[in-house]
Amino acid sequence: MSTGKLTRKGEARRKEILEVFHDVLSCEGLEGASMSKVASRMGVAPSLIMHYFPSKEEMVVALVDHILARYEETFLPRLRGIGDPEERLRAATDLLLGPEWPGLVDEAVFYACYSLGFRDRRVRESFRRMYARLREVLAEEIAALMDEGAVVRGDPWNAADLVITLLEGYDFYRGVMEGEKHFEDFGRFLRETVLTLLGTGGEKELGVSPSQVQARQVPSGEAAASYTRAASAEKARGPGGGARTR
Amino acid sequence: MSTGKLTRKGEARRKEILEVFHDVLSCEGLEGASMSKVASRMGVAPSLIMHYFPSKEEMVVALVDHILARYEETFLPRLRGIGDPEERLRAATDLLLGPEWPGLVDEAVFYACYSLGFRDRRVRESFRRMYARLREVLAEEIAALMDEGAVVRGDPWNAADLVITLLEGYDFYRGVMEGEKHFEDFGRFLRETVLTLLGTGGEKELGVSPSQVQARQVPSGEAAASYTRAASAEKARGPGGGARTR
DNA sequence: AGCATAATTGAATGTTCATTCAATTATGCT
DNA sequence: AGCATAATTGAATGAACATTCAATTATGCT
Repeated sequence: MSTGKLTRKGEARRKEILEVFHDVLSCEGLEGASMSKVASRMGVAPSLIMHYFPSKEEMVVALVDHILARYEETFLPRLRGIGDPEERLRAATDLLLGPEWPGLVDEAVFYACYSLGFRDRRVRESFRRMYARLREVLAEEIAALMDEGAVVRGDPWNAADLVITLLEGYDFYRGVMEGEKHFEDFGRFLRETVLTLLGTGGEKELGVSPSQVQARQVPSGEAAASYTRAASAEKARGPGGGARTR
Repeated sequence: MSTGKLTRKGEARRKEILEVFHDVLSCEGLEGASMSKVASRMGVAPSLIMHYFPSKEEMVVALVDHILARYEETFLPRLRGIGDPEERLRAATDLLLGPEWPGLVDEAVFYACYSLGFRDRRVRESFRRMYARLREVLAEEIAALMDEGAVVRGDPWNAADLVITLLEGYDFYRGVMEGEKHFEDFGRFLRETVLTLLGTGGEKELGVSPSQVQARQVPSGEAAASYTRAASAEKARGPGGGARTR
């Protein structure tokens, strides 16, 4: 985009530089990561790095787009094949809250980039755009569920925001609690909770980690408490009517 | 703790240094914050900084404890005066998700410190300890509610983890979406949602942002869908029976 | 008042950094 | 084959950095 002529070799170099920079950033953080270290780790002259990225800021901005794209390139295609809206939403939340997601991008790198967003306008806007797109997709999915089964009610935008909040809170919390035994339990609990909240959770009850369920009676009628399952309809308008966000 | 003899003046200097460092960190990030800048901003010799903090790492570790303590010093006393467990839990979530919380510590500083936790053992453990304590308090509150009204059911530990997840996800999401009109709506929605989830939400329904509620019928019986309000009891054991966490 | 100790200075060290520039080598196009 | 252009080198620059040390000033205690 911003770079001049690049041959195939040049494109590969550019990508290689970003990947090495990713590694250095993972090990040393924003404070310790430098173009010199990238160069020396690659065994090339520092000036070569600057041939591809005119400044350190350009490099980190490019890295942000690179890692955020990785999320989207994983998320969107995963839903394409699925026809049933309920299954699609379940696949989405399973992916976002599952074991694969945190492995997509190094956590240290992700949060270093996120924290940079408070100082760098372009970084901030890259993040904002990505979450706006994710929000759009999620709201669309939830709205599709509403149109079909009338299982979900309420504002799909709020529901989408809630899913994003749970996703990011869970990732954040993992950074703190990973390795603690209780955190795994909570992961299972959360994956079920979000499904039940969205009305695709089947018969399960909320509030109890599956690992703790033992021979319990499910009250017949409205077992799964869920904001997705109630009377008032008011058919909240779904998304898709253009860019309401930006 | 780790510092030698400090006079009152010395203590004040130490605190002043941490506060200036906080400001520099907020403006320049971990990459740009240096002991030299702290010194020059204070108009003192760089060696004076090193008299109080023998290395940059000591300084940032001290800052982390400083800002994390700010959260706890705000949170804990706020609950002390309140006798009713239901009111206490509401006060807790109102504080954690309300407008005051994000103003306690600069977001840029907070996330810079958090991201440092991926590389620095002591930083990581400070965070872990703080969240473990918050988790303990929240679970205790929720368990107290269970013992009293039997409104809440399920595992209080999972519920506490869920509140923390929502709290941190919300803060993270604010960093991305602050300023967007929809984010304010979502904030109101989330504050009501968490209360309803925990069973202290009164008559409100879930799923619709309050700003969108307009003359709607609340079905009499079990209006508020909530995992806190259902049949099976199974009196999950509350916390307080020692350090189950660490 | 005087002494121990803490607070503070100021200068110096060597390192690493981003960035520059001109020169050289490799590559692709016609 | 040859020429334009891209890829790469290597050396050099100056700034900012964390850290050191010895010397000086302020403070508090008895």
